[in-house]
Amino acid sequence: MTKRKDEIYSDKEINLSEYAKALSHPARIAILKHLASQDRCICGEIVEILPLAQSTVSQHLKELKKAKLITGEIDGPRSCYCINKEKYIEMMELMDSLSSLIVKMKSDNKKGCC
Amino acid sequence: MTKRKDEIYSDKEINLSEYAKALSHPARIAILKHLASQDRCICGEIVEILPLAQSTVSQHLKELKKAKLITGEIDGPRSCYCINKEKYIEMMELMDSLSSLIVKMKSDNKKGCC
DNA sequence: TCCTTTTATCGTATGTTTACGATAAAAGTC
DNA sequence: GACTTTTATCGTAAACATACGATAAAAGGA
Repeated sequence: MTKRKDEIYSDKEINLSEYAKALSHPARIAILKHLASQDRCICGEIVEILPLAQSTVSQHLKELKKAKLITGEIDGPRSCYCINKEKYIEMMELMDSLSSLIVKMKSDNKKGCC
Repeated sequence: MTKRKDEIYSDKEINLSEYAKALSHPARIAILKHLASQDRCICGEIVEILPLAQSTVSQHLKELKKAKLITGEIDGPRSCYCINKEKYIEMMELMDSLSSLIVKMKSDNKKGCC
């Protein structure tokens, strides 16, 4: 790459793309769903519900943490994770602002456009 | 990978992850925004607004088309693209259904959880 | 102190993504 | 038919993602 992304794209575009990347693997969506149903849970619990190695699950958790969609805290020998609701809401606002541009469009492109 | 994704994850999880992957690059978000503002446009127009090679833009358009978020039609020597509103709405419904699980959560995780 | 449990990180293999330039293909114009 | 315009595809290099097993590290219990 010859230019940095932040020279090319707006902050909003970059932020939304980073949130989207966090959701771009079904394992990470499954993790979010589980966390939503449990409020919080430890890594081992997620390892049990997914047919993935513990190291792989840990890697996915790291990705979600990097995107700030979850928080993680050490709790004795365990690690306790939960959803960062605020960031999740921020992501949805970015999604919705792109969405509103699209939903507002006049055209009714049922089959193609041109 | 030892198991196929569709043996592990639900259809909804896979669909949402595929839509999210399509949004996981800022260039593709910029393309969607441009298409939303123009209703339709040809590939060359997008090449002009992004500092990327024509072949790279074409590749991003292909990704968006693969995710069905845009449609493309040949129009003489040109290619005309526009947003597939229906699929976009489907994506937002999947986002919202994950979202509603999270927003409904009782806990107020301002700083961590455990 | 040693053992167990739990999780993160390392090393690594394999596959995917992203970028580019070069080229091919499709269609209109001269 | 030759030339131009426009776009897709090919080839390729570099970077990133995803999976695993092995290992390290942190903390509690015997």
